[in-house]
Amino acid sequence: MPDRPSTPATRPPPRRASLSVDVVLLTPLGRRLTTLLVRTGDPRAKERWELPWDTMRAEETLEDTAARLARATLGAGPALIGQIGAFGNRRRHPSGAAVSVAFLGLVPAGAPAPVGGDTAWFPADEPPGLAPRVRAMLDGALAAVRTRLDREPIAFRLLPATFTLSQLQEIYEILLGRRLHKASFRRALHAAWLVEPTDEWRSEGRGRPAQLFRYAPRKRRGGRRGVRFDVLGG
Amino acid sequence: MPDRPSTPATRPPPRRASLSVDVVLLTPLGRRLTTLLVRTGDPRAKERWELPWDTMRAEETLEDTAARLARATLGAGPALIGQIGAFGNRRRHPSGAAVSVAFLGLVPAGAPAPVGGDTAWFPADEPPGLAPRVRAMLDGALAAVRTRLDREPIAFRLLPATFTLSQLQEIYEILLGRRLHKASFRRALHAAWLVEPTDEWRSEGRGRPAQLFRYAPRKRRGGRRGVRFDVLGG
DNA sequence: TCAATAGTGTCTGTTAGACATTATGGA
DNA sequence: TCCATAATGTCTAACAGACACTATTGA
Repeated sequence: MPDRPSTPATRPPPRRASLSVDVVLLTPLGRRLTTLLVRTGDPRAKERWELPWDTMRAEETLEDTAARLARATLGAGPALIGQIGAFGNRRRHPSGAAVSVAFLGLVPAGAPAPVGGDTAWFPADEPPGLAPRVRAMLDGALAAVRTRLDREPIAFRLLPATFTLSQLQEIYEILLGRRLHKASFRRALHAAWLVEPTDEWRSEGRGRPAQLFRYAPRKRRGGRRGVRFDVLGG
Repeated sequence: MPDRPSTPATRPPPRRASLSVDVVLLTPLGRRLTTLLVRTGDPRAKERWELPWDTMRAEETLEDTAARLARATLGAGPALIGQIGAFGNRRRHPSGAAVSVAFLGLVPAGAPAPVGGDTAWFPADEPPGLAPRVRAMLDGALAAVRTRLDREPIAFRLLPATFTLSQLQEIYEILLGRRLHKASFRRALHAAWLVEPTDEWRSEGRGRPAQLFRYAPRKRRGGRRGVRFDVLGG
């Protein structure tokens, strides 16, 4: 599928725009979440990075623009999870846009690294120099991932098609930022009918090989329980 | 504080704009959530309604614009809860804007009704004729309220400063769309240390008078429990 | 007095968290 | 063999949901 000649990685110096669309692409690497950043085209700023962004084209929706951006950046389109929000504070954006709309995309671990000279994955919680609004969009994406984690099956979008339960638990631990109890994790997973075992096993290093599972949601769990005033005091 | 002469209720016919800011104001009325709508200025459309909206002014942030809109619409500023998101699909908006950013504001029950001839509260789940994008923003606001209900103390923003526990439970039931168990609700509320009793009592109709409480969060609940894969299969 | 609503005590099934144990491979 | 990891069984404290009961007012 032919795309425009100028990819985000080699975009020309900043132009004026009233509204930009930015995508935050996340993938796990080791025990960290990493995000894809592009070196700023502006030669005046040294070692300045930004999110892949573009402006809307005629007849395009916001989602169209974000999907096109993700495709142009990573080749095959990653799973676009949704919109983070609009960022229109006084913090600057490389495009000069008054307002930027950020989207979140999740890339499975082990996907082909698209790293050219101007594109690289950085730890999402310790990004390099970013314009203030870009930093706000990245932080918003991380918050959105954690918020939606217990409501949508987004952890599975960060894993390959088959995975071990330890891998799945590690993803949850990365996203939640805390360790989970193995037995409880597997018990809750079993009760939710979200995965099914394959007949493959994988041996990594020393210990006993782990069975591979695939994401296969069967049904939603029975009745809701009552109101939990969990973090409500925040 | 002087405001612009043309309030949203009497705004001139639609002008072209590239980006609009809309506010969804919600308040409980009876056992329903209601939203504030403004009659469309466009004389061609008969009985067409829209959300209060405006465009950003120079040096204004998105939040500034939303707060100004809420103030101009309701007098004293209601509690603006946050942004719903950007809506830039092909669905039309009264402003003709390519993209609209929606904000959510919660108005305590019993607040002065600002109803002029061109402004009225409508049941949020059965609005009158709305442009498609406006309908999408309203639906997004309702979804956001339910999503954030167990994470943020938004139920209290729909109540006056003092309230009975039955009122509070009714708000939760309206927002969740289901009935709650009285004893469990109060037990969870007590454990969360979110309200404190006043020494006032209120008698409404027949039964025993109810004690009035006020919102007074003390601390957050102790340890989190593990992962709950609640609605995760969705 | 009855009806209606507020508020509380207690029982039970479920579950999160902890601990222990077995299983299975590599060094 | 020892060690590391996978996977599972069991116990306990906490909690949601249900029921029953008392308390207090107006009709």
